[in-house]
Amino acid sequence: MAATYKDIRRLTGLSLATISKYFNGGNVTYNNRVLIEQATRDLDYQVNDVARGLRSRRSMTLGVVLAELNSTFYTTIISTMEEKLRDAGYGTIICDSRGSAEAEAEAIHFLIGKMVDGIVIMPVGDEVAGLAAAAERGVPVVAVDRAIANAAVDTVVIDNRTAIASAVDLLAEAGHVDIGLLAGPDNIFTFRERRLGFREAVKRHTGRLPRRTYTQPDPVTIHGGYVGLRRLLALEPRPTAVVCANYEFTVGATVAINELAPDAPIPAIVGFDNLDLARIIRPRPTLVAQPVAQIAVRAAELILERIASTEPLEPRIVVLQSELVVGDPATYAFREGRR
Amino acid sequence: MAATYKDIRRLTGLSLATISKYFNGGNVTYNNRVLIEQATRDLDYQVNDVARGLRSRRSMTLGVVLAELNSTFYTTIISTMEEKLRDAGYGTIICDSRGSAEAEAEAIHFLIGKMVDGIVIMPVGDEVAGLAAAAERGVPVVAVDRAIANAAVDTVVIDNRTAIASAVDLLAEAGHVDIGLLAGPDNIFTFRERRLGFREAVKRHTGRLPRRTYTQPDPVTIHGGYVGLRRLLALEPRPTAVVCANYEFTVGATVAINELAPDAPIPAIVGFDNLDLARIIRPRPTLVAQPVAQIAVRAAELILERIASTEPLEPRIVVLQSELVVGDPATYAFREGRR
DNA sequence: CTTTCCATACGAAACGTTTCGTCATAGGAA
DNA sequence: TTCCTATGACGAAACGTTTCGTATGGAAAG
Repeated sequence: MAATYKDIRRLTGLSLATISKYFNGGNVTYNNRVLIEQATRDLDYQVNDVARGLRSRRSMTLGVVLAELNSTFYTTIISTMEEKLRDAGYGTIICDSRGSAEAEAEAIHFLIGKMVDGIVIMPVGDEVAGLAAAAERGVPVVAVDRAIANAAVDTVVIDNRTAIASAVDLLAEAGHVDIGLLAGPDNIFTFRERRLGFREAVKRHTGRLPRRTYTQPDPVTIHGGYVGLRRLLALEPRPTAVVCANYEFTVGATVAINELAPDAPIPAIVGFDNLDLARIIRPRPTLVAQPVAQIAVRAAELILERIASTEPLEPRIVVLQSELVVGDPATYAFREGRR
Repeated sequence: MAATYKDIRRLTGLSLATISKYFNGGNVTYNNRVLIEQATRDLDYQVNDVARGLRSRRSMTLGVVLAELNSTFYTTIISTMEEKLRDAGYGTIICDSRGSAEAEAEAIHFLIGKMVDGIVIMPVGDEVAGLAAAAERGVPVVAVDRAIANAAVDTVVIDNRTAIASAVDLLAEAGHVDIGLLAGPDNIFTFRERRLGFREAVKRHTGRLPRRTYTQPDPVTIHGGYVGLRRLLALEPRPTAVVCANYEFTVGATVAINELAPDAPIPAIVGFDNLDLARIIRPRPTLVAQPVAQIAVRAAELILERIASTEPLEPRIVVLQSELVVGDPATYAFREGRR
């Protein structure tokens, strides 16, 4: 059986209040300090965070709800964030919503029941159900990667339009005019923003918006990227370059390109995320790299600040910049005709 | 302020005991059931798991300690496991030990303080500190991927020797005799087992053990694999094939091969883990695929069973088989001389 | 030597549940 | 009608902390 304050009281003769004070960093005379420390060792005592949480109304636990645990982008964020949070004394409960808005709402409910002190969410869609309950109970929420339309919460996102624009810029400067886009549906924040950024950038370079057929949404899977790229290449005029608006599309497009007939012209490609890829694929791909570590750190900071703050703060929005990591020129060059 | 049983009592006139019974699935008359359900809706009531955990001594929370959150192999396991555990009503607190045995011990301590009902650990090394405290408190532990030498806990591992042997078999049948190995140090369970399996398999095929220089340990990083492969290729006789004993080595070796001079002979290669890779690399690589979903499911089952069981069980060891996913023959073929 | 003051220790009451032993009521058997 | 039993409701205590208001002891000040 685990020891409790009562056991320490038995060994030291001190009151529970004094023992509590000791374990919370309060001032205790040298004698008593030594006594308690000795008893703690003898009993192998460890504070019960559950009891502490009940009384103090702080569980020292945060919840993280993410759309897809099985994604390098998200896990890198979580890894960094978990480190920061644990340094601050917080445990991290993760819930994978697996891309389902329903599972997401359930996860939030679950976390509120667990009395988490805050929730970091990477939302499935624009609207997140269940946040009202969090607000009522004073549980702060931070949205990461995607903004939330139906709740006023702190937000950490990247500048998606500029990110995509940097890709288009590179391609346009290489001479491309017919540029396609692989992106998901517009009800997902990141894809909407990236599509907008794409359209703006193309217009800026060519004087007109990209053809509608060049920007059709695809299912957000590797296979979606695979099919999407093949669809783009079948169009007339055939795009000479394609921007992939996330990691799955980048992988899918790469697979499709790998399967092209040897004499088929290879479209230029700019991808998204996951620099590990860049290390093993030849020729080295060109990628939009998101500042994953920064995203994680800022999200952790926001939630911790909000927990610490007694008075209500205005919702804050942090926008971070991504970086275009330019790979082998062969991957973005403009080629006339066959290679 | 969050509502409590007392608020429900105020609205319904029922006793706390009855309300508790309702929320724990006990029998309550129809009238009272309706009353409580109405009050629950009106108050937006939700059970406080912290208070419940204190009294019932079950926090309905499990801890997961892993050596590296930033690794597809582990995150896939966690993703599947988290789903199973949440289905069973458990929350999952994750702690990333980042490959440090010290951080690992701290994480276990931390989780015990949080009164988790069980711990799933993917250990850093052969010995794990801090498990005694878990045992004393009756917190069950399941080791995944790597066995633990200094504690009798349930274990889920793959048959590492057979896994590597299947890779060696393929290479030997293709005509390779001088086969190198990229693996980590022997104080890590998986590498020790894989090196043993490698030696056995080579001996079986060639009648003698592989040269010592072919099996030197490397630092377990992508760079370690990169350097390791270059070291192997500089040996005399130069190996014509290399087995990579984990994902990092596979990536590092692939990078090194990508950088070989165009006229240099390319060694045959068999890698480990991460089938996503196989989809985007050409020629398609040959990989040892671990049954990640199965590992996760079995681990979840073991920990849940042990929590449920009242009497002490014997430690159980589950050994799962991996699968050799054969890629393009060019990746494992034996070539005489230059390509 | 008394008074004042500060620092530390203390007792008791929470926090929101579960659980144990007891009690009331309704229905069935005699 | 009486007695017995089963079912569900109840009150109170407990889980292991924190926290509030008060008590106490010794040093400093008078």
